[in-house]
Amino acid sequence: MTSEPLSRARIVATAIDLIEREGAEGVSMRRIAAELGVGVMSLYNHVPNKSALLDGVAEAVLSQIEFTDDPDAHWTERVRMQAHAFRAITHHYPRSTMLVFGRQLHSNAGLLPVERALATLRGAGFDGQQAVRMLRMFIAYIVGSLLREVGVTPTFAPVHGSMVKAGEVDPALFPEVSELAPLLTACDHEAEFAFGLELLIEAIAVHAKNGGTRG
Amino acid sequence: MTSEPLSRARIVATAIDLIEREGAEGVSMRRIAAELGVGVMSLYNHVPNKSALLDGVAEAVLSQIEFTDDPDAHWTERVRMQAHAFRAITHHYPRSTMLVFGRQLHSNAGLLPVERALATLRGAGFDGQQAVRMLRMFIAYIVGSLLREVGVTPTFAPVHGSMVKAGEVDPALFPEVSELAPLLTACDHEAEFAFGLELLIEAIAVHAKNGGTRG
DNA sequence: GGCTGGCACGTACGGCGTACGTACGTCAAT
DNA sequence: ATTGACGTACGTACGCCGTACGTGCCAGCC
Repeated sequence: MTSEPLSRARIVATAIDLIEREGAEGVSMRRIAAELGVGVMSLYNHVPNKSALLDGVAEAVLSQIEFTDDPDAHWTERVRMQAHAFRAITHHYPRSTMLVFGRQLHSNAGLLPVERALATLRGAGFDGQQAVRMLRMFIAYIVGSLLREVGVTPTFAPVHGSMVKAGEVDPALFPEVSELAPLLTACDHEAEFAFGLELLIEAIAVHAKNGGTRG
Repeated sequence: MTSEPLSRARIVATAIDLIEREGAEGVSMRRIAAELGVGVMSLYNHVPNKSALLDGVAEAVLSQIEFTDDPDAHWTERVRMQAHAFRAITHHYPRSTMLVFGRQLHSNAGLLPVERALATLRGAGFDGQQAVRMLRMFIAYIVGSLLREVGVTPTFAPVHGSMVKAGEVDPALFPEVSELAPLLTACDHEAEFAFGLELLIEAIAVHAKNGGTRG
């Protein structure tokens, strides 16, 4: 039946599929094996343990980021594109992404985005120290944003009411939250992401002019 | 022996203690019960299930943020202080914090920081929509930063080499990463956090002048 | 043909969350 | 004082989990 032979790649792919379909908590070696029509222990011929398998998931997700970098574009535009490319992959694999954020990488899979970003920033005139700082800041913002976007739907719950459900907050204790409840519950993720990104780019563009570039 | 009676608060406190000592993965109902010198099922008289217990942990951690707000200070200074207060708690409970970031709140425990921040921002002259956007951006940056800071030491490993261990990166494939490896591996978290925070504050201060405030 | 090495598989162990039944203390109504 | 209801602590048991270990099969090489 299962013509294709078992392999690490097939196992990882199945794991990703399972995670996206049923959530990170639902993934288990037994479930994956069943999905592949295979005995549980057969997996261990290709993967040392579950943790390594999840590392593989992270690696696979990260390596699928599609950069369409335009070397001729202004560096601000290139930063924008890289940020959105990163965001796109997390929307393609939302639940796997959460997993990626929760564990640190032990492979070089995450290095390509870093390389690209550093090259872009140094091309903008920042020195090494500055570029690294800027990169860290961008990553922090992007990861934080995506954590909110994706975390808001841990079970893909249609109602994302979170805690500030209308009328459930005491206006005496939390006047601002209470008043702004409609704005807090509604969120155009795309717009919010872009807003912060632009602010960040503006902010560092000032620094680029003030001494980052030398020409 | 255990004079004090079992209670939700005691269970949550023990869970936090356990998480900080042995990591989030090491926490289990059985371990908590053993820690308390109590049968496993006794816990269920005070907590409906493990997930709710972890919600309690998140709530407890969040509610321990110490705000020392100064109403007379400039709003930029107040934002700074709130951000650092948030950061402080995550350093006090690093492993529990990771847990907080990984699950969304179902209680009002996280509302006080939000209320404070919104009040500060609106005091700066931003309207509701703007304040909410700014807040979201700050939270994204702060959470992203702290995720990096804390995630770097999941086992409190003394070596935090991560992936860019010196000489382990191919300079031909990743020239920037390779060249900047020393800067990438070393990280003064405090300084990096402050750097990005200042940049963000500067950025929104410009917007405040441009139309946020009306006086 | 026989040997060797890799792969699929079954069994088994210890640990997990928790449903369920039980025993015991306290307190209210009788 | 007796009884009954109730809350709490506890033990047992079930169905999951990750995975150590041993067994059998089959391909490729001598």
